[in-house]
Amino acid sequence: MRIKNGTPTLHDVAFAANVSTATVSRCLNFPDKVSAATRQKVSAAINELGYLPNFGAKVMATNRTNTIGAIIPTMENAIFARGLQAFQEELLLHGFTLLVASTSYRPEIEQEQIRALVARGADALLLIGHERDPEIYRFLENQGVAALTAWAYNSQAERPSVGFDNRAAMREMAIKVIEMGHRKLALISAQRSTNDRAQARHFGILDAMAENGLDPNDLYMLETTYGIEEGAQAFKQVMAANTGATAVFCGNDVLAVGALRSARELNLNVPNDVSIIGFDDIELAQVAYPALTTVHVPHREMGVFAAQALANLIKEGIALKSIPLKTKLVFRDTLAAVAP
Amino acid sequence: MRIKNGTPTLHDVAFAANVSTATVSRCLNFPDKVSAATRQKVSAAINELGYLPNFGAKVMATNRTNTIGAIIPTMENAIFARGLQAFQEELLLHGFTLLVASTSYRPEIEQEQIRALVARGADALLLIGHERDPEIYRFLENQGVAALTAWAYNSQAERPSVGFDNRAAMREMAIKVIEMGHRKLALISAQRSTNDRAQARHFGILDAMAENGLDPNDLYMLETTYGIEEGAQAFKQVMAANTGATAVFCGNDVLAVGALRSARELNLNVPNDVSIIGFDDIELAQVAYPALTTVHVPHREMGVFAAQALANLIKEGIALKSIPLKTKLVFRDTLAAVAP
DNA sequence: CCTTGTAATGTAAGCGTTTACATTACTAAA
DNA sequence: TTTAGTAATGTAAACGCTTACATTACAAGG
Repeated sequence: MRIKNGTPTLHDVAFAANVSTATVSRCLNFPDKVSAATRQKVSAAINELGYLPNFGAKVMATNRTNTIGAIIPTMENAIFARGLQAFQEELLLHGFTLLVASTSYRPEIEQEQIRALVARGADALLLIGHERDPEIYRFLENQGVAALTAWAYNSQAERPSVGFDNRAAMREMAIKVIEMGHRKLALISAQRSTNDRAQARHFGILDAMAENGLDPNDLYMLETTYGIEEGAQAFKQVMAANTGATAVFCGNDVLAVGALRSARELNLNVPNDVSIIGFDDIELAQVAYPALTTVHVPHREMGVFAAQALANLIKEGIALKSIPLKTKLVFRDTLAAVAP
Repeated sequence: MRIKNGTPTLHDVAFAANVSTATVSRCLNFPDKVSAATRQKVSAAINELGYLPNFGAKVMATNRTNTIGAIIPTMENAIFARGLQAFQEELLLHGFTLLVASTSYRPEIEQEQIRALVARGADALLLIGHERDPEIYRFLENQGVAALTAWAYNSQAERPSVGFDNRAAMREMAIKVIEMGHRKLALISAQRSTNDRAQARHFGILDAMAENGLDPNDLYMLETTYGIEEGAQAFKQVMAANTGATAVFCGNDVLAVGALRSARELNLNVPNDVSIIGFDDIELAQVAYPALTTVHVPHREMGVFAAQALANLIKEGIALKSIPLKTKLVFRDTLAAVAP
């Protein structure tokens, strides 16, 4: 047995076990195509040498990395962290590893990252939201890399997605709010230009207003970036605008929690003076005081389904198809009927 | 120009640009080693063909994936999500991509994941906490994969880490608490057996007690798993034990927020009836009501430094060295002096 | 015009797997 | 004992890059 300096290769194992490289490879990949005796010899050799298949060579030969990429706005947002965690766990069950990139909600960066992950050999991609340059979809198609969209679902979308209908969910909540007597509504929205979920939620409120005899133009809307502080600022602006709003919708729970803080600072009683409504139902929502009324989104489920769909596509060739998920209104303590 | 069916290769580009493959490769990797004219021809060919370097081939030839793996307990814990986000952003700046795996705080799973990420070609690894089977360190050494530890730092540790001294930080907080007149202390700790950070925090309190004339054996300690609900349950147990504790330390903010909720349910006034102290200073801490007194940990900084250290190691060969970070006590509204 | 040194480019040998195809070893039926 | 068929194994050709080394082109100095 000769002395080698580098890490052992398939060759070394084959030599040590006195079989061919093909047999070793089969031992590793199709154990039942090999006799018990050789399997035994080979695994002994593998253990003795501490052999680990070379990743690059394997990728080159199979043209597969068993790696799936996810590109999300940011992990600091609990809704993505939670979904991604579930996604990763499920991926693991199917033998895939997760490659992560983030965009800070910037479309140009997303493009870059899509290219980067494809260049890194991602077998498929998980993307957030539908809206993006068609060119990038063409690119993905050319490269033969499948992409699944999550955190959004709409029946018209031509591309497969696993998610929920942001518009319908917000509409449902808004209807409840209007039913409770609120006539003057406000919305603190996330940036809509780069975020189709934010757009959809906005439209959801507009839908509800129109359907219930309110003029959609009366919605006082204000856009801001993601953050508690930002929500707090925005809420102060809303109040300063003196629109008489009795219910303030927030594009997400984080903004809502900021609004809640501002309300306290302004000595406004929530929900008696003003109702505040969130979206997402992250941990923050139940911890906030008063506990936040919001729309529950099944983030973990979304991650799990997305992982399954992608794994099935890659391993079994089962085509992706859209999976609509249900949201649920959760009424806690920040929404009350308007005083008669 | 012949017709090809598959994706274009370096060869095709070379052929189209009428140069050798070596030149194309140089164009891509060392543009300044090539004349402007050829660079120009080559990039024209690349664009026309829509060429993208083959990942596997590149890995095989260079023995590098430009990928760094991180193995954390879970992204659902905001402290890891935030640090990981920063880690990823900084990695991107240095041209690396992030591979993520999680362990749910289970050491066996961590071992598996370490092997999995190495098998996936991670150039280096980010790990949480020091404590693990020495065998796995030997494995990493054999494979030539560097590992950096984060979220923990202690001067005795023989392996490089970027993080803070959990023990010293908790000790500092406990000293303050004792100075405020608290004599009966309790701790709701995370599972210590698999978590050296939890152990260290526990010891920190013990240190402070011993130094201030309290008997460390008097600390009423209780272990639980991660979660708001778990913290809530534990707090009830602490109160039911009737130890007369006036200050309840919690291993992390999430547990503390649960404790806070229980206190409210038990009609206990925080901080007048009982003080509650968290650790980490995640978003939850400021949103909780009353706002949580806690130990601020520079999670993002940790991620950034870790990424820099690893990038420097891989690209420049600069050896890893430990980077101790500072924590800061943040006094909000859940800690008060004990009534005389 | 020749020489020499440097810059630009080309040639071809790996890198370590997988896998189609070829070969050999067995088993069971004739 | 032969034969056909199947199971187990072997041979060697990709896979698409990088890079050491060889070659050529060109500029400047003599």
